[in-house]
Amino acid sequence: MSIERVRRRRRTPEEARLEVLACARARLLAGGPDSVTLKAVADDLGMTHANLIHHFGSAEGLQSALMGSMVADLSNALDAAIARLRTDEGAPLELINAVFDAFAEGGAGKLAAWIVLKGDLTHLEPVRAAVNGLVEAIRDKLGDPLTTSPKQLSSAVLFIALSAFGEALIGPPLRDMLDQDEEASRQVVAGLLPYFLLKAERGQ
Amino acid sequence: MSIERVRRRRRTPEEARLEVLACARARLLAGGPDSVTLKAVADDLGMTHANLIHHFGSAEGLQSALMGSMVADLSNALDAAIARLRTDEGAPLELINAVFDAFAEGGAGKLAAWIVLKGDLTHLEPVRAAVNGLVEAIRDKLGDPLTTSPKQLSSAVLFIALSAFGEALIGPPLRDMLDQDEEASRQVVAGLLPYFLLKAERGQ
DNA sequence: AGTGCTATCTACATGGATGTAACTAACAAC
DNA sequence: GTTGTTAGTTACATCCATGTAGATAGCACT
Repeated sequence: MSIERVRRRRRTPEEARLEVLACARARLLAGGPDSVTLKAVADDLGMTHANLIHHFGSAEGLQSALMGSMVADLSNALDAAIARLRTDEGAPLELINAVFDAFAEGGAGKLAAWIVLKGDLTHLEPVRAAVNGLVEAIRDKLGDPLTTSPKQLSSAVLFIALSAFGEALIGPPLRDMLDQDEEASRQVVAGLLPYFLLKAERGQ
Repeated sequence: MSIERVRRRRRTPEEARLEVLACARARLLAGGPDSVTLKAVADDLGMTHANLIHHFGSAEGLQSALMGSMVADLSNALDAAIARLRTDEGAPLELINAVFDAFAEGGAGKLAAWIVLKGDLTHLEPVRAAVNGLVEAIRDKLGDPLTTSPKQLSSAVLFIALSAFGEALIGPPLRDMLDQDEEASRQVVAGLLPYFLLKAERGQ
């Protein structure tokens, strides 16, 4: 019998980056930042850690690329939610669901947790545009120009985003403590949104 | 000149644990989990890493003790906020401020981020009692038995806690994106709370 | 087939974090 | 003082993640 040497698989650089980032993301979400190691990711994909360094330059390069990729996905998801809101007949609950979904899908909670713990807030920068797009979309769709000020609109988005981040980060255990089901967070936020936009008090 | 050998400082085990945990917490908040290392903490305190192992058993033991300490501080702060609410004339804004302060003081945002990323959700267990105490306090102080159901009360606390966690985790950069000042988050929540408690819709 | 590029591998080097064993010295109790 | 306990030290061992250098092989193109 001949010595069956394992045949190498040669990917294009794009293929390699995509596979690696997908695997790294899965590891991050499942086991935290410490589990996304050059060796661990490489083993998952059947390659060597040296190859990851070849593609990403360094371990830090991989982490940075992963953050960038996940942040991009998050802001794309938010943009998609905004687009849906602009075209469809967007009831408030629709909007809230879209935003919460955007946060839940790509693991935005753990992503934000990771970024904050690392201290690299610059990686969040792409979210800024998406968040401000959300402000404008709500203004155009839901806001009554006579009763809602720009400041109110942006604080409404602040409120939605805080809740969505909170839910993505720690929603499950917190809802368990309070005996609330999986839909509770978004229902609460959706229920409060109209009250918020209608409220026209002293310009806080 | 005599060789001035550095005189050892001998602490009681309690003193040592307190000093070490304070230092470890500072490192966690400033530099993230990777910066709370046996050697780093020991160097900060002028001792050796072997001594930390003597007191905490292992690196993991130190981390676990740190989590426990921070979670205890958080639930104590929540308990204090509840006590204040029960005695004082607790306007909603007072309550919200107390809760947000409780989350802000001990670095609850980064604590939660760390716990979630590590996956050790059991460490959050002491928070359960504090959170449920908050539900009862709100019921006794603010809830109208005729219009607010128990489910509503606990979802109100869910809403407050989600926002407070969100603010503690990612409030500063998010408020910066939306051009909102430091008080915005708690003002939004405080402003919405009355609407929430008064609302008596189909039992969601 | 032959050739060039480079994705991928092998093998090794390095540093840092953790852990262990034995010793040293501060402090309390007698 | 003497002594016992143990906080604290020194010195070493080990493991693992990262990084480097050179060799190998898949694939596109001629």
